[in-house]
Amino acid sequence: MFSKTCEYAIRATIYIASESSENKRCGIKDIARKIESPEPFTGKILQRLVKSNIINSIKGNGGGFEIEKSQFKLIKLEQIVKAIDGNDLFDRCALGLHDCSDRLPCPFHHKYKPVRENLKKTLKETSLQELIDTYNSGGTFLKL
Amino acid sequence: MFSKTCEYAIRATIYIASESSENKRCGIKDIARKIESPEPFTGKILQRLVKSNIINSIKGNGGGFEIEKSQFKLIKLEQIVKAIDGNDLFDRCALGLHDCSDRLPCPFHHKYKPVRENLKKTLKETSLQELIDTYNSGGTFLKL
DNA sequence: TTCAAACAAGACTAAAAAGTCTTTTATATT
DNA sequence: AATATAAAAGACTTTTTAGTCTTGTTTGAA
Repeated sequence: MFSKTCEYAIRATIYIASESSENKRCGIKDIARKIESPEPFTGKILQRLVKSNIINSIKGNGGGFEIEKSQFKLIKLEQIVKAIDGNDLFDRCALGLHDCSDRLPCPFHHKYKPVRENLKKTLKETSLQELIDTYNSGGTFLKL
Repeated sequence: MFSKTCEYAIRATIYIASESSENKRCGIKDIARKIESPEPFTGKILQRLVKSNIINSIKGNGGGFEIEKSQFKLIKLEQIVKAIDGNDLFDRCALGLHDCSDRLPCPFHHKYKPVRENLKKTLKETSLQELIDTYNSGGTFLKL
């Protein structure tokens, strides 16, 4: 479904938001440990999230990553997935045809479309706030 | 969603079934041309479909690939996807956690589950027969 | 102002997926 | 039996994704 890079990105974003909800910044080392991801690779992914304006980074002593609390409800899973994996999941034909559409459909198109719409809707409607709520209350987890 | 290998596999299976519905066998060259896939790679994929008992192969002069018409309704998209891509799409956690479950869920679990169930249901219920029906009648296409 | 903490950037390496090539095996036809 | 046709098998190459390493830049605090 998502690439591994995207999986790490989502887990990292949730952890950063969870820390930010307590007004704490977190560093790469801390994040990598908490979400059990390879540290240098996690750094790379965080850079991309910063460039996509999903998280903020503060350099230097006392720095780290954070997300403004006011953004929690506005940031949707959709944004993270698009920032890391691009639009393939949202618009690629299930059978790989370039011009598959309602007008010129592949044999699976009509059956696949509602599934994809369902997925898109879910990604569009799921906010970072919802994700951290269950995490902060200890009902969900981020470790392997 | 599916790997490119799996996309080719599904397209190839549909084409073979479509030919078989007219009692015609088809060879690798023919298949690769009709579904616009790389010929040697297509050969590899067909081998895997044969081993998974989804298609039959007949070696030698006059040989090729075919599917018994009686199988069209019994072969489901699910089988092809599992044969080529394995079970990841069916049971992997969206965030990559190993032990994600209803009891020990990741933060996205409860929202993702219905999406995945919807996908699984669709793959389980879509038969090769349905796929070739629209293709044979010219309403759907297999080319890029 | 120097030092250490922390992220940024880019080159590099490893592993997996995608794709190719060559040789072998099977079989129908002549 | 010889030949041509067609798939099987396995080694090989290329591309993409995943992951590492080194060097540079920023910044707060002693």
